Amino acid sequence: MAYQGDKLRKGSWLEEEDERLTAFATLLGERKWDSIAILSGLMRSGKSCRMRWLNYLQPNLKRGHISAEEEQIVIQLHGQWGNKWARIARRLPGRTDNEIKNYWRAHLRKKTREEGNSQSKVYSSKPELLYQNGDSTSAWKYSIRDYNSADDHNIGPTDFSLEHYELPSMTYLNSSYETRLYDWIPRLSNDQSQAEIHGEGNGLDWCFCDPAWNSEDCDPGTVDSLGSLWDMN
DNA sequence: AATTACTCCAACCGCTATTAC
DNA sequence: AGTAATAGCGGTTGGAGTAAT
Repeated sequence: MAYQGDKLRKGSWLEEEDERLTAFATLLGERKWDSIAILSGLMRSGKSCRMRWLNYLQPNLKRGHISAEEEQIVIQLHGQWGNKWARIARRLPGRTDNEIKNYWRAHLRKKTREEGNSQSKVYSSKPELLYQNGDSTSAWKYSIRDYNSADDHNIGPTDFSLEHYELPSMTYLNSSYETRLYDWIPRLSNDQSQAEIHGEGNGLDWCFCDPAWNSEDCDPGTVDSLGSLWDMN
């Protein structure tokens, strides 16, 4: 392995190291981190380089505080999936799994415990999900009551209410949201047709998905109307 | 002003999954 | 098919900064 006999650096990264890693990652691509570590001359492990890039250096990362909207999403998805930080992070553009994990430990775990000392209490905050209609001009607000099951599909007909809403500015596929999404997923910028609208049944359920996502990541219920989530500023 | 307690977050570690050969 | 290398994930730790005493 690399650096036989040499000592690998650990701990905080210096600005110069960041610059060098950025240059090499940009040049060589975000793969083969051991090679990047060697070629860059950084006395770091490939793993350390990858971690630094993913959590701090890569473009399109949001910096700054988690917004209230993002917090709600984290609470909702954590209740649904548990400590699946990477999976949750995929629903929060610009946020890393590490960031969400830290935020949960620092803020939300305590908060949710205080609120009821159980996950069901989190669910009982009655999450409201928005489902866009087929005509893109309206949606159904899906308010869940007694949401104790981790499985959406177990919610019976009497467990939720549907309210119809007009959507003056919620047309995802023709809005600034689209611009932000394409910023975030460069691949989609090149070929928008690759983006998939996953619909089912009566057309109320939909999901704007990256084709690279697997089926479990495509969950119509967790795409909501919170446009500010896509605000990278 | 000094010390202690606490919070937050970057970074590391160990393990598993995936990919390449 | 088997093995090694690499990538990904989640848990944990250490240290810097801040608040409380």
